[in-house]
Amino acid sequence: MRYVMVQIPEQPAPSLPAQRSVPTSADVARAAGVSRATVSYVLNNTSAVRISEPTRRRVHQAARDLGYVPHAAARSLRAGHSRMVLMPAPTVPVGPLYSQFFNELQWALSRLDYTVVQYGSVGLEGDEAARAWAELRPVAVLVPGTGLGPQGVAVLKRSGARAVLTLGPERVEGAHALLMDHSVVGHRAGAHLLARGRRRVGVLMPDDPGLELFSKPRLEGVRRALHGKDATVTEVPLAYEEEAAAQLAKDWRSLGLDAVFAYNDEYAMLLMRALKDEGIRIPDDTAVIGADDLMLGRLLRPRLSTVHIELPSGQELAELVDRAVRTAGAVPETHEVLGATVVHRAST
Amino acid sequence: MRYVMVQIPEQPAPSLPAQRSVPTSADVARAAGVSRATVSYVLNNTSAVRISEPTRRRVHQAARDLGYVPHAAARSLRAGHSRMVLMPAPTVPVGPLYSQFFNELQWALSRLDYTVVQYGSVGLEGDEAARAWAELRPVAVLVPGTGLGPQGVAVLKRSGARAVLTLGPERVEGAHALLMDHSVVGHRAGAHLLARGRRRVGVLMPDDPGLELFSKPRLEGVRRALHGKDATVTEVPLAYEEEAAAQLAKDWRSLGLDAVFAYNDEYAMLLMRALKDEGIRIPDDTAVIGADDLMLGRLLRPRLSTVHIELPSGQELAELVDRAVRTAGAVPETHEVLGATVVHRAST
DNA sequence: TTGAAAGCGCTACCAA
DNA sequence: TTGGTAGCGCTTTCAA
Repeated sequence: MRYVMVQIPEQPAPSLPAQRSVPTSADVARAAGVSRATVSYVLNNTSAVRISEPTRRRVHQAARDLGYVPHAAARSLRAGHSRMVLMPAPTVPVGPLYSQFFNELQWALSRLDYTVVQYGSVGLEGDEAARAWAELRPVAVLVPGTGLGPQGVAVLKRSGARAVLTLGPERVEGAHALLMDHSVVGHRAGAHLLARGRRRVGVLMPDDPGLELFSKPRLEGVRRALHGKDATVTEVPLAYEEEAAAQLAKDWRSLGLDAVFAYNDEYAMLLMRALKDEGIRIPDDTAVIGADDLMLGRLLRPRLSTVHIELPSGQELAELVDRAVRTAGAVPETHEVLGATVVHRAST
Repeated sequence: MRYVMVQIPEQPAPSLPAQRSVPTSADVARAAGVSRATVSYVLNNTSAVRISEPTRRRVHQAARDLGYVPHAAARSLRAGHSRMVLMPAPTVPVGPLYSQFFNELQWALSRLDYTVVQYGSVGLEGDEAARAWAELRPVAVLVPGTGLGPQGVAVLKRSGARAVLTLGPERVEGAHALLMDHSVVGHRAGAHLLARGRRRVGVLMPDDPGLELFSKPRLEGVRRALHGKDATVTEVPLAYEEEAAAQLAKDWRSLGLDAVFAYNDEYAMLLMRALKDEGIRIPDDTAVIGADDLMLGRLLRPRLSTVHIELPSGQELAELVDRAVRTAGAVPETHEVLGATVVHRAST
């Protein structure tokens, strides 16, 4: 209870022409001396109707004078549909790779005449969130991560969404799936370490619970790569802090590892620094491989081997969304959209 | 003219219970055997009206059975206002600091019962963009960066936005300003280098034109700090690439600099690596200071001095937005929201 | 070439 | 306690 609600009487701005209320198409019609229908025809360039040039001019002039801006909600209410693609904001901290990908996607979708809206649904759980999204009546919903179940998909579809796509680790009944199987990242790393002759492999597990979405599958991938190969996989938890890394490095030799997959390049850097300070040689004593192929990996010494991750281009994804919208009702497709390749440098 | 619009006949999904069309409150009313008004009362818990418990139950049951989700656009059309806070997506690549800040803000605003929508307005210019935002009739608009002019502010206000806030380097007429003056970052860095006895200061200027928004003010801040101090400031352009840095390092001695403000920690890392490879000692030959206070700065050797940047908490900012909304019409406020302090480590 | 009017889904006023 | 209904701003027949 921090504020008291006070009704402020509308001050007519002395400089602006009396902005009593928001101008509507009716106001424009009145000002131009025509009907609302005509206003609509003119402003939307309706090709089915021919409006005389003088009238057009009067309407445009009036609209400009009044500062008229159409009301999107009213329009789509009337139309019965919108061109909004809703994308719930991811709840996990997300790196530069994803940000760039998202930006690209936005570009590509607006080129296809969609409006991209990122909706902050923090604090909503599962189907609750789906309901909130459905209230906006988007034509398509693109959901990153987990958190949308079959129920949620059904809610969205029943509320008119023509396409629901998930961007995550697994398929969801009824939705198109852009499968991002992070286990392949771990698998590539594991296979690489194996090929380099390593047998006792550690896997760094970030403490941040939000990252489990990625770290667990990556771990699983490493396990899969080493399964039946006379090699061991050891989970090594690590918080993203200097002291935690230093402590880990102190205990490092006792772990008896000859290689480590460091979750990503940033964790790799953290670990490498700590290991070096402890006098552990890389890659002789312990090989280190990261993931994400960030610039910083090239700047480390030894240069960091890493797993390069390839996401789909925004362009491709936008086309996929568009196709899904236009063929609504078709059987949901599944696409494997995460590519991973090892970039071998000096640390392994 | 890329696609032909084709009307796809609605395929009745064989598995789902005949989802002919999206259920409305009228459908719920019919199913429950009550009026639309009653449905509205029940589902909104309208306190001014008392509805009998059996009726409530019937309405809720019907709503659930039909999978009814209210139509946000219709609701706010009727209400004459929304609780949407619109935030255009920043067009420049943005670091982890900002992402976290944005997330926090989202949280805080939804706690105040606002709906935060990030709108991808890529490809729209100035007032054009403002018009697009205005179509959504947000109650508040929070615009990062430049790109909104007084005209745009006027458009937004005239279309009903009760608060327009900018988050950038300068005030805009009519809008509340959350001033992020990046020149203080440069100023702190410059003053620090000066205090450490450096006089020939280079300033790294990223090649990315999207970053000019930050790099120019930072440069200007350094200049201001060194003005009249018998010191020189040299602009040093650098692309974020290894080879560019290597080339720069080769020419480094000829620049005759004894210190450099590296724009941010990442550029600092890039440069430090190149300088070290060239045998230039840090800080003896050249002192290096970054900005952003990222973890990686602590991991470099020598540890990187940096300018820690303090952004307002999402909580504070959310309260500011809320206050602005509720006192719409009041004279716009200006807040200086960017704090900067030097973190002195070993590289200077 | 233009206008009148219906109606998209919803809520709130006024009656019953 | 419940229902009828007007009307938010817009587009789109159908008439004139």
